Amino acid sequence: MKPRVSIKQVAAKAGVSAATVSLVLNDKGRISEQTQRKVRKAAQSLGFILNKSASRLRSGRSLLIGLVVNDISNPFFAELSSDVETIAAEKGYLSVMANTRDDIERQHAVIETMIGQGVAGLIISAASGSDDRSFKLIRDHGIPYVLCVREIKDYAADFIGFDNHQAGVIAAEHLIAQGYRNIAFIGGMEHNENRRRRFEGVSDALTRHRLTMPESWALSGPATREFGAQAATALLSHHREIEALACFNDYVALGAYEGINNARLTIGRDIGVIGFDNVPESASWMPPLTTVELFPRAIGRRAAKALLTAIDSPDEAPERVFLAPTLMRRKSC
Amino acid sequence: MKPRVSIKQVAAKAGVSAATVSLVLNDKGRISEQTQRKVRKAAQSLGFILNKSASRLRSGRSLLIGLVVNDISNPFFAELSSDVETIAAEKGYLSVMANTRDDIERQHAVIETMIGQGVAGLIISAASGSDDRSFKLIRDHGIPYVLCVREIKDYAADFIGFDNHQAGVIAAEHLIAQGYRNIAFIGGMEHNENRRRRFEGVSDALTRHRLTMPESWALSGPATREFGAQAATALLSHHREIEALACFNDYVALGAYEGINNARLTIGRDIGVIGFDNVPESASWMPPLTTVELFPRAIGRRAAKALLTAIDSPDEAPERVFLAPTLMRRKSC
DNA sequence: CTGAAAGCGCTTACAG
DNA sequence: CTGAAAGCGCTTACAG
Repeated sequence: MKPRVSIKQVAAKAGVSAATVSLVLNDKGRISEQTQRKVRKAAQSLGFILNKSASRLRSGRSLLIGLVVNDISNPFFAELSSDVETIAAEKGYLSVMANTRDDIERQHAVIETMIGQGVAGLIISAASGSDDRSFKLIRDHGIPYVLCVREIKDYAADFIGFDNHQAGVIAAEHLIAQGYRNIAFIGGMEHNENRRRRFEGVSDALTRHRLTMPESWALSGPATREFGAQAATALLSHHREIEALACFNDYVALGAYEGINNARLTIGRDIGVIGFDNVPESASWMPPLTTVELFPRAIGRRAAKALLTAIDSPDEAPERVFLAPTLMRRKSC
Repeated sequence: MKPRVSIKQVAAKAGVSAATVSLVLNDKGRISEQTQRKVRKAAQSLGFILNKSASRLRSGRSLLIGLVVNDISNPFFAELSSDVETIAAEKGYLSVMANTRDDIERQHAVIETMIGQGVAGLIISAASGSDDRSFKLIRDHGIPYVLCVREIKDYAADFIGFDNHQAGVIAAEHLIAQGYRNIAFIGGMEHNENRRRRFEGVSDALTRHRLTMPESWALSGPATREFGAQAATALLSHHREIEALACFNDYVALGAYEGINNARLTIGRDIGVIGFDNVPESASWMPPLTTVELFPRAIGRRAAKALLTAIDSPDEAPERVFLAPTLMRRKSC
């Protein structure tokens, strides 16, 4: 194993002091062009990589940001994280990502680990049922954080999410405009704030048109394809009068497709389906899914920017940002 | 901002020395039960979190592992990373993930950053066209790494991937057994090793059955839905005799569905389609896709274990592991 | 079983 | 424009 190369060997090779090397590498102080060249050349030729642990320890500054999500294997978060990463990288930050699997204990552990690793800030899509414990921990360590996607009662941090109520209204208004009257809602856990808002949006639009949805037509459950299939099947076998299914997200809608096909009904003709998210594949399903588009990349971008701002100016008042959803008209209703 | 709490305040509060606190927190040395309790209580009550930068700097050991992937927004890698993360977490490691977007320069930068952050090891799905430069950098720093998914000529590291040749054989044998004779292959970049192997597997199976595929029936291109649609359309308009499409992955197959539908042919009856991967949604497409299942989670798990082993025993000979693919029979052929 | 002391690789006032 | 020196928060051999 070769000896680690530190700032000292670079200094020796360049014939300057360690302090000068540090100054050059951080573009600080006024170092002459000539010395800079010598130092950079020496660093290059030795394959020197700055030890960030030492740098962080000494300066108290860090170029690490943590992204904590509740489901890393959901493409929605994959897209979101991809944009966080891009924005962060532009400013020289490395983003580290961890998955809580929607488990509060794991979330707490993950946050603690990240603080220990010295993150400069955190972006968090909170696990369901998060209380203030983890966030207090972050605040106590003086670390800025921004919440995203899942709104929780925390007015100390920025929040970047969607206008879910508006999304619900858009979905319902579209179904109503297409002539559907008997509309059901499936998917999403009952205590999920996003589900609650979407559902309320749908209800409000219905009310505005003097329509109602019987309670038994709203089936809450996991936001999965499996649940969508199951819920659609159950609903269609008991309530033949249902004309359209508003589904908590596109995967639930895809499951609903299965249930509808099994009931030998034709999607878009016998029964309408609408989703939320607009995952890329939904354009290729048969029939292509009409859905309310949400923008994970935009969330990722806004959240990253908000965090970088919070890191640079810790005293700005937190803001709550709700991105507008958009209707993506296709063939399922 | 509250004063940072360090091992010293914990020591003061517990009435012991900093050394003792360190020993307790790391479960080292023989510290009396009583002292341990005092220390832990003090740490707890002060909300102490060990500064990993300092610990890493001093001990040279780190509990960080880096995962470098070429496309973070591909669900395949989302699943893979999810399992890496789980295995790593079991041993107390935090995994950090970064995306190279299949760009060698970015890959180099990302690896350099990760080394600077002090990772204990790296898991890498290499960007296309990777040369040895980045890997040499890793080796020079004495850091263990394992390669996955994309095989490259590097015999210094473990490799965990799929048996792509076998996957190709399975796909072709299935198509042939179903009575298809005129088989085309679409998708995947020409220089992509996985594509080359899958294609060879298909060719070999064909040859074994005294069949051939004209060169013009093999269309290489991005592994995307868009390309799949485009390739299927092109192929079907020029070569009506084609009976089945072997697609580089499920997304390409989904695109092929579109092309086939546009050509007013019926998938599974007029023309067969087979994919690779078995992404979760492919079961719900119309018709459900027959595909060769690969196992990203298994790759993630094996790679993480291999890396942890390499970290603990740096001198073991590297191994190359090829996981077996499996046929998932559905309705598309 | 526990403490005093050295040192990991940086950064940063300070002096010149 | 550059260097000498202190110190960030830990860990660890050594002594007792």
